[in-house]
Amino acid sequence: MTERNHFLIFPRIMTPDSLKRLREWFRANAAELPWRPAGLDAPRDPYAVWISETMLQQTQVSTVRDYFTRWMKRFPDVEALAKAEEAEVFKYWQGLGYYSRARNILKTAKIVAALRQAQEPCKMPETRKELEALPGIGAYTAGAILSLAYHQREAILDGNLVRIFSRLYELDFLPTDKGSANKNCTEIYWEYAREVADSPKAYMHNEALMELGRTVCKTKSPLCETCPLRGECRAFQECRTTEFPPAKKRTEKSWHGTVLVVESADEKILAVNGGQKFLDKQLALPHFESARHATVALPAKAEDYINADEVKSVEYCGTFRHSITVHKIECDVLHVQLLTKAKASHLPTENSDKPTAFEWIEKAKAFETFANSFSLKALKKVFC
DNA sequence: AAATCGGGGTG
DNA sequence: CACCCAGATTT
Repeated sequence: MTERNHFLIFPRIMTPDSLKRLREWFRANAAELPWRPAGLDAPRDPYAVWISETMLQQTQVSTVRDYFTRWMKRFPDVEALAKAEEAEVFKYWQGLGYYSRARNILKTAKIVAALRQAQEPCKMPETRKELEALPGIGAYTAGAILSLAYHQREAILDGNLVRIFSRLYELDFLPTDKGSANKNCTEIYWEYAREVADSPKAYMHNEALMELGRTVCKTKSPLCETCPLRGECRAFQECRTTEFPPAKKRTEKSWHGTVLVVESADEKILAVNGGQKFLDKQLALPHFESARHATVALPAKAEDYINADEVKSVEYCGTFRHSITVHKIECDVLHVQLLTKAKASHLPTENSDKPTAFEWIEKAKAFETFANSFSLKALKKVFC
């Protein structure tokens, strides 16, 4: 048995013929999207490709649409973005989630801007190696920039292509599964992706497959009767589309905690950046794990954030639910009012094992300062 | 290889 | 409420 046997058993499906039908389907059905303004054959702006593809990670097209348009208006190119403050970048990202993506985008913009030659505009790198070395750019995004913007014969592999390949070839495993025989599961999928990209029309094949996966080869109730590839799709022919790709198992975790809305005598709110269970590395309200219904007294853990002898009052303001990936969070909200004005002495000294920054925010500006809905929900419990 | 990271939309 | 969605990074 060789590592090639997979391809010997399964004959080639993405033939020049089927790829041609894919392209014709795409020309006839391509949606109008803000990141494909100049026709399907025009090379894209690499910066726009980078931003849109990053926004589209784990976020649906319909949601990204408006975010992308707003973003490009404020940060039209790498240079404009590189000069921005992280807080403002977060505001333009607010609601998309996965804030590390926004942080990495800014990091990469600064790196690319620093590479700029004198008098020349900033330009995204043009090789896979250079792109993948940048923060937030992995194999998928690098392939998207290289093919869609530079029209190189580079492959991409995202959830849409995985679903299509799994059904076309009845692949009963996911790229993330453990390797079998001599072949890594990821590599099998990438080989199919490279086959499709081995063409001067790679840019269109890649985008057409993503569009096909989004609008036709959907996870639930795929529209096989309109699919240009139904003639060679094994899962369709055997009426087994619902079996592919195999479902991935995920473990859910429930977590109960307390979030503090600490208000100083001069009406400022304590915010923390770093060292927390959730929303690490971004400005959020202080929170910690606690038992249910344990909010009658101020938990000892809260002394990490405030000095107990400066507390004027502690009020329980309710409980809210919030989901962060697999975590189902239930969080009690405490409104802690202090006798003293905001000052550095309120900050902890020896409790933090991770780098932690603290900030006092004007109460009136609190709602526009936090970029995550976890903190916003807690504020709402107290002030709304 | 597995865990982690958010929020909005949909049925 | 459960599930889905154009992945990357860390452990």
